[in-house]
Amino acid sequence: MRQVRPNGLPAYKRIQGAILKRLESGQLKPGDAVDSERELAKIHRVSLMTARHALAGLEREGMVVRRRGAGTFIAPPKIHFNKLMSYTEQMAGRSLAVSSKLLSLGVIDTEQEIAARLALPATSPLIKVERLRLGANEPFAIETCYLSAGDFAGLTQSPLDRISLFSILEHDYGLEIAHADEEIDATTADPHTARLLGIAHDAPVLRIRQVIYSTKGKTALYVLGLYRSDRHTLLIRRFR
Amino acid sequence: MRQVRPNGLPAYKRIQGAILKRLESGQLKPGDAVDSERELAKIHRVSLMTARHALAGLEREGMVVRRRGAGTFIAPPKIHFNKLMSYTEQMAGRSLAVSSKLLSLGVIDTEQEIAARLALPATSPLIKVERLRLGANEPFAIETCYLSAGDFAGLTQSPLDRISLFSILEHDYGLEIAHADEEIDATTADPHTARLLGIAHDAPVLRIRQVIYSTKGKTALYVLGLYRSDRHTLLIRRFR
DNA sequence: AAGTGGTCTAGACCACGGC
DNA sequence: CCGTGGTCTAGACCACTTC
Repeated sequence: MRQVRPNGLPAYKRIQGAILKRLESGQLKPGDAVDSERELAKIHRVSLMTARHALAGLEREGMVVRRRGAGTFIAPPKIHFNKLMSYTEQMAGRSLAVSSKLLSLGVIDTEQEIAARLALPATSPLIKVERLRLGANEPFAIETCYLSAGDFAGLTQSPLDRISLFSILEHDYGLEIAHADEEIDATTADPHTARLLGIAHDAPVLRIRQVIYSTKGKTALYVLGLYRSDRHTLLIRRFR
Repeated sequence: MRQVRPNGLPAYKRIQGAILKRLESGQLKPGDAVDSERELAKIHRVSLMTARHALAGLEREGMVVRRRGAGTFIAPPKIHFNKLMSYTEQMAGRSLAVSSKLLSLGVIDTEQEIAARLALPATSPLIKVERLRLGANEPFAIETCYLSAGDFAGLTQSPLDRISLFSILEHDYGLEIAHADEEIDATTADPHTARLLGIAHDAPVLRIRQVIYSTKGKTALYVLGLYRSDRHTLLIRRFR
């Protein structure tokens, strides 16, 4: 028999989409049973293997749980551990009154070490964005981002004081972020940092250096973050 | 046709095992091509779908990379990000001369906060193990573990100064570790800590609080770690 | 006993990669 | 062009859970 693809999508993805849609619409809640393989096969007029493939994919993504002899069920709501989120996204999830203040924005070409971390030639021009992060009107972090000035030309004209840097990169520059490698340690606040964060000179701060990679495997961003450790802890889940 | 399972193993697992064996024996190296689906199907006398299933499983585990039109290849050696490892395991992977010194070992029942983190009644007796970690004969961390004295009776008699705590828990108590939730921040060394680590009073240290869960979902261990930040950085990979 | 997921067959066509 | 992985069919038997 010929394969027919009305939407241009493989059948198993159509089936996954149909289930996800029912989940998003609230028609399906965690714990609810999903149609069985055989039911899905009938409904979508595919073979059992194809229906299986659809459910197996959803299980791999953690959307459903399959129990032999019992059925397939919507998985409990995901806890997003170790997810890379922009500051704006993180705060949106906590309903905290937050804001961000642009400290500086410019192009530099003297930061050899940072160019190296971005896998760029030593004297490449870099855009440097320095921002103060505030929660409940109290500063709690300084984040300094470095990007290739060549790859993100025009970024210095963007309204970074109003719009999330991540969303500008994603929407205006088509950047797709894949993952970040982070190096975490503790240090003491230098006078400049201490003044901006409103903490004592030599107070401990959490330092996070991120190298952010695009889905194409390219280094896209280097971010240095300094966090008041009295207001900020990092939560991580690690697996055996 | 009847399914025949000489080893009691599903065919796709037998195929995976055969490939992994060739990998471990050094016969296959990263970048090498693996037998194609069709070859595997012939060799193991299974259908194409079954051979596919075997390769798909290996790909999901990150052992191989599949490239349409090209073939299936052994994946580059894994970098273990965000893996939960005992101190002993970590150091073994770096070939560093390391050791560990038992500072104290005893049973306490007054740590309400820690009992709470382990999801135990407030006055439960807890085993407390305090150890100094050294690398190249220089101290770099203090780790304090707390366990339920009831669940791990007899542990205080174990040779913790010689044998890894993790391996004792796994082998003698049948503990299977699943994951850990960690809370990371920066703080300053108190006098006791500073003296043991050989750093200045008020020097910044990285503080990691771990709650370790068993595969049965039980909280098994609470670990407080204080790390010299001049000798130790934490590496994390986070995903979008 | 009925229904579920887990494994498997023996084919098929398609889209893509490298030669 | 040929070989590769990607998708798919229309069945089948097994092991397990639920009732």
